[in-house]
Amino acid sequence: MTYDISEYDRPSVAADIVVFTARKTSRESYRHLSAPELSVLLIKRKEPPFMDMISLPGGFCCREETIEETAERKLCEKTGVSDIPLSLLCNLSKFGRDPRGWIISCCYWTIAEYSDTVTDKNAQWYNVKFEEKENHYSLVLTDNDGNEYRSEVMLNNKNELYNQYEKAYIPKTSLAFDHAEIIVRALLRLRNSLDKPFAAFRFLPEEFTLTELQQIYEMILGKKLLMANFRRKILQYVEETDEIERGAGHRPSKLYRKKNSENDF
Amino acid sequence: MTYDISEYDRPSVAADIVVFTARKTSRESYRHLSAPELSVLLIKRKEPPFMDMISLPGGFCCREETIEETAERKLCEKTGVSDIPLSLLCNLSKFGRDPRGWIISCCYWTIAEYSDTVTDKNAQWYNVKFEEKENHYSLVLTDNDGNEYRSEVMLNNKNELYNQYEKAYIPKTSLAFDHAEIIVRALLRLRNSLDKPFAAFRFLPEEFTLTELQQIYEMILGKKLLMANFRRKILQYVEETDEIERGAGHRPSKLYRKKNSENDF
DNA sequence: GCAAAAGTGTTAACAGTACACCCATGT
DNA sequence: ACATGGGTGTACTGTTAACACTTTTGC
Repeated sequence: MTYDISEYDRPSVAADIVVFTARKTSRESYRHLSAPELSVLLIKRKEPPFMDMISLPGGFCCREETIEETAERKLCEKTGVSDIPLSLLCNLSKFGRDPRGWIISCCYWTIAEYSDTVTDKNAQWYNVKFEEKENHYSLVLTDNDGNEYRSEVMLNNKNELYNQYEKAYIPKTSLAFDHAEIIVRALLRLRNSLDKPFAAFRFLPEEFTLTELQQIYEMILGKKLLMANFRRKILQYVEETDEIERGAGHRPSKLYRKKNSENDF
Repeated sequence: MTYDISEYDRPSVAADIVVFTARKTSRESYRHLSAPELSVLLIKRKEPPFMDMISLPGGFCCREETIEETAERKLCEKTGVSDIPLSLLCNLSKFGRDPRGWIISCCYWTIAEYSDTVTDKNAQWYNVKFEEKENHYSLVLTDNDGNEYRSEVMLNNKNELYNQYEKAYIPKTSLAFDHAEIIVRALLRLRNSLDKPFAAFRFLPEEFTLTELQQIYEMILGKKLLMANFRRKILQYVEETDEIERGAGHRPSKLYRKKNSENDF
């Protein structure tokens, strides 16, 4: 009964990464604040399968690296971003999910502070609109030219996510493979991570105003929060700096930084 | 740049499963309740590598199944237990973790109601003693004959778990491969899952007393809870039945069942 | 001055903690 | 009767939610 690894068929193993960031919209006037918009990093595919469709960044694993290291390296190649912690999201392994053959995807998610330094010319940040409908999730991605990519992802009776059109090699979503499903899973995970503010911090620079932090929460939860209550709740996790943010047509605000704690993420 | 899956080296992919259960200890007297003990399902290996050591149940993936299906099937083969939801725990993929070659492990964890029907003669429930020390975790497993298997698992500075002896093919823990590390990760996950009682329910039959449920909490958290407070907190998740449990030398207790809710796990 | 956002204070409802007390049972 | 666990009440404390109010700025 000894397992001889050469005897059996083996899958290719890929790592796919969902990277979120927050991009500021332009200000309405000198008075108004700009709201951040949730964005996700996607690649326009330039090779088959799913040529010219958008997909998550990722790549195939090799024995010199762990899966996480492959994911980190691929992410760095596309965006120049490194040294950010990845969290495991799910493994997708249904045969047929990739027309090239038996390919398992290990999916990770993370948050990066926004910067324009996307180093791959086919990579780009897409704005995310996400809504929970009666019996499915609706996902709308918008590129920098305003093109919209819509996907619907449904829940089955086991409360697992599946792609409505999973039997087809070419999905009716606007994303390659089962990547719409992966993004929806990541969005749900992101929402659930907000009971502690450690994920929210990662959208922002070292120093930030409490309003900026609150806007991150509002962006992810899709609803307004009351300032007074938000401040009280969050104060235990942050500390004041000596800095002040000026320049808007209203009272300037103190800058805060996250308090050191043993267990950030 | 098209990926030809035959061109690259591919790993073997295995699924390993951490199954927890609660076994009742014998009663001290007719008056006393019996406390449950946390146990985990392990297999005595009868083939190399790590012959005669204990290891998690698991098996290799094939293209006819998803990884989760492989895990469910293997679990059913060893224990007869089926239809229990598995949760993804981690992927371990460091080259060298398995002396047979490049083998990735996708690790899942779950909870089963206790029964003696372990169908594989080398499979057995092991009692778990788990302690957080200064800079590592200490794990002691005890088999039905009272033999103890001790392992120490450490934390590195990135707050990830790693095996103290990871460079050696034959670990100095009493478990095969990196399975001590996997069990520790599952124990931590189990502890963190208790803010809602859905995991705790799965240790118990359909109908249970609130004291039994509280004992599950105490078993996992490793500390006593106050009955009055526990009852108040848990009441929102359970409903009374008409049944009563009798037979002990004290006031009989009502049986409860979990309340139906949309999102159990 | 004014609009916008920064920031504080107050209240009531609610949840969590600790502890005291009574109830029902098998031997 | 009595030890043991089942079960309730209560007083205290901390957290959350809603809303009213004051402060500070750029134009």
